Amino acid sequence: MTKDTKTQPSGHEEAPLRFLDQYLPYWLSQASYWISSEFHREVARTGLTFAEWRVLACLYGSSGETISTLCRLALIKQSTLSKLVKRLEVGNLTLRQSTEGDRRQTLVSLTTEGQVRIAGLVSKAQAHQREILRPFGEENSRALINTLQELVREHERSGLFDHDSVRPRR
Amino acid sequence: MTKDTKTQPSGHEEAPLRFLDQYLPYWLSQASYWISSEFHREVARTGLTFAEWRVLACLYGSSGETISTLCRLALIKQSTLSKLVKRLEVGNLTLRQSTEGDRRQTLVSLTTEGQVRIAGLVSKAQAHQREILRPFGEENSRALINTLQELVREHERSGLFDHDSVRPRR
DNA sequence: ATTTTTAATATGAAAATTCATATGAAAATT
DNA sequence: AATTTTCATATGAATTTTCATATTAAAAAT
Repeated sequence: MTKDTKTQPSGHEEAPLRFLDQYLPYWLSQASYWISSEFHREVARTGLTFAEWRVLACLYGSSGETISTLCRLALIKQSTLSKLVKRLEVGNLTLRQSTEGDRRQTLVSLTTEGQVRIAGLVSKAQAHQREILRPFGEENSRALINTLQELVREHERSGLFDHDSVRPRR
Repeated sequence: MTKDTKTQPSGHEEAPLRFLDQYLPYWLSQASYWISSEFHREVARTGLTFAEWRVLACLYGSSGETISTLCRLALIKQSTLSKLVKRLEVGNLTLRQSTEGDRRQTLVSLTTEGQVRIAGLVSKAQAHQREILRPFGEENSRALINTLQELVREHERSGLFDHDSVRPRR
């Protein structure tokens, strides 16, 4: 933060070059955070929380998703999501049905009101993305998204979703 | 424009190309999430939470950071961070002093125990990153990090940190 | 066909986060 | 030099998230 725009360790400078400055996960979360933050304001204007927006966005254009699929898409833990969906349902934005095939599953989908409510935001989200990517040009933008997709494909599998196997402290 | 790289459909056929599939913030959060998830397990093994790891990593190699700087670095809200730091302090991992210059500020730094505790994880984090980036090669890896840094530089400013100006619902 | 194991979701109690605001200190204004 | 405004951090109450586990159903094993 204190140093100029240089990114290359270029040799033996004085600049302490923190561990973080070259740490990919750090920059991924920073980029993710700041980009989302901007849109966060747009979302808040509609009276939705950001997590709610995410879930609704995942349902947009879908005829219904199970709770566990939504967990992966929206990166929300199952127990959290169950409660969030309940709130959405109370607000009449989503609908809950069980599937025919597997009656353990819950299929969540948008109500008409939910669709209306979210459609405008989706357009704004797309416009926002065009705005963000404009300085990078078509080519680089595609490259960025592709790289991210590759990263995810590579690692999605290895990281089991809920960190259930991980023992927390105490 | 060939999309041989097309992503996993969520379960349905005819791949209707969901909004999400081309949405940069979605892929940023997915990439950030899965990459971090892997390391999450490593962190949990040491008895630290992920947020604690982040804060400690930010302090690593630093002689002390203010609460508000840590907020930006670790992407944690101020009130949350104040409490988290208190917990770290109780666990004797960090130290709290006030600065000479500005007595409003709190300078947080690692205790010796904290340094020891975090040093191993930092090495592992770096190894993990090399692992992640290996398939992409030097060139692409640098490009990715550079792009992310540019994104952040571009947007960090516009998104005020705490979403204080944003009115939540109800 | 039972029994056992695994899977999907829900839920209560505990923990962490968030909002709103308080406190104390520096900066700016008068 | 008071006074007002802004800034950095802390904190209580309310909300949300998490962990642990319950519940119900499918799948696998016996």
